[in-house]
Amino acid sequence: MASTSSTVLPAYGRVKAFIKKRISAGTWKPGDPVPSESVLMVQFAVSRMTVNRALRELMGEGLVTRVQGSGSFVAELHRISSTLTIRDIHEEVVERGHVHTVRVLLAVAENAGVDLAQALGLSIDGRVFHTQLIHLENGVPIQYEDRYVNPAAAPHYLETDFTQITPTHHLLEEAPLTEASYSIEACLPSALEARHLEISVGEACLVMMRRTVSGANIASVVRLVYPGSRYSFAGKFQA
Amino acid sequence: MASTSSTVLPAYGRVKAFIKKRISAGTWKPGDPVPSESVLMVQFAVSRMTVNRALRELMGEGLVTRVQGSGSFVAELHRISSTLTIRDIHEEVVERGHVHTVRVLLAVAENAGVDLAQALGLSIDGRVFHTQLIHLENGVPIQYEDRYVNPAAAPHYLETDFTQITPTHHLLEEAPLTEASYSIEACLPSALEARHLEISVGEACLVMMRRTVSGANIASVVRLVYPGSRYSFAGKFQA
DNA sequence: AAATCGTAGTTGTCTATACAACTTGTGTCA
DNA sequence: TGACACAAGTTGTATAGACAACTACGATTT
Repeated sequence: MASTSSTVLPAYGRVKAFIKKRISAGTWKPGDPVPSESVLMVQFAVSRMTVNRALRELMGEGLVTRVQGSGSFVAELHRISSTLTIRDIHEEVVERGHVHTVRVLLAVAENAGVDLAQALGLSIDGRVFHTQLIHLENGVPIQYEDRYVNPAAAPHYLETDFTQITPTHHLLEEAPLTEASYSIEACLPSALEARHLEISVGEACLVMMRRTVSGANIASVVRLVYPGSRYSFAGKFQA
Repeated sequence: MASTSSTVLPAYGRVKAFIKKRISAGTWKPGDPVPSESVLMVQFAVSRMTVNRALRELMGEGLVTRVQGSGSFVAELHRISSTLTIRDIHEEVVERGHVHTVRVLLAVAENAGVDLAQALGLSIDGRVFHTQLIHLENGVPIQYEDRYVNPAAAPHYLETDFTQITPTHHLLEEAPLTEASYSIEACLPSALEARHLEISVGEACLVMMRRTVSGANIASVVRLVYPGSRYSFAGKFQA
């Protein structure tokens, strides 16, 4: 990451760059040993702490494996890890220079069914907030958001004006995030979803299911439906 | 990450845990200042380097923002970042305890069209390797793989027995990865893809497009089609 | 041959100190 | 009032040294 700077690299950066170069050039293959801290220390005429930082950061980046007592090795790179960032859709749209608007279809408190109560960790059949929104980019629907919120995690959820503040944004402020899990799949929209998204029922959609945890509470369970023709997740990986 | 250990945490880990706890409990909100290194140093009776490491790692985890000359602050967490790991499908299937098999539909060298030559950074209309495979899990098709490979990056690509070694695996060994970009979208399969995947043309599919770079070469461009009913990408985020 | 021990080498952590680079606010001077 | 200089506080980097924890390997003993 620091390899593009025009200014001189700090010492630990030079050590990192040296190692990265050899790994990405294939000079050192996965499983090969990386020179020990003491060797690099002499080679670069720096202190051991500096070399240690370089190697520790490379381990954090997944390029190197370190084994106490044994040594450092080029990591087996049979996986491509990339950071998938899930952002507030409002920001995302605005950043593209477009206009983000919202249609509120539903915003109520209702009795959770048994299944839902369980999914949110509520007492049997407790109350739950339920919202359904359509997010539009320049007037075109790009996301159908069907969300259940645990009142214990965000008691003022329903007071929000969702045309001004997205549920995601409100929740991140109200209920600090401690954990989230998601899955992305493809499927066809329901008739209702298709109508609201202004697409045909035969058009493939990306569906993201997400469950967020805040402290001891399961804060929210949400289903996001994106028309396949109007949205994709993209990302990048750099060694 | 180290917060689950049963053994005592190292000093920098204790400092991290202290700060993480206050962030995830909402005691410190986004934008709030985090105590300075010198304050934490006194509070925990550790050296500044130790506190520095704690804060530096928290910054790496995206929980804290640091500004030289100013201070450390709780990061604005309006995005949920999670590492999406793209793995070799062979490993993935085997790890589920299932059997992975491959049908080779095509494995040839051909003349690249102008568009493709440009996409791979080849001289106009050079040669290119082209493979089409079906990956099956316990006999059920789960991925259609249509791949173009730059001969300059992996000259021995076609000599591989793709029923034994996946293209991904071969390429990771042959052409060390320096960069990759991908996009995930939903769409309907072509008639050909549907037939090979043994699904109807009306079934939504996840499609991943991926472009990998190795050193100076664009190594490979691949289109992966997954039946929506048989595959999803899942991930997790932890503060 | 098998089990044990010891030692050299490696990484993990921590300290106390130092200087550099940057930010922010305050006070001075024009 | 505005521009500038300065000082205090903060983070960024780097050092030399120390001890702990662990691994791998050879030598010794059983």
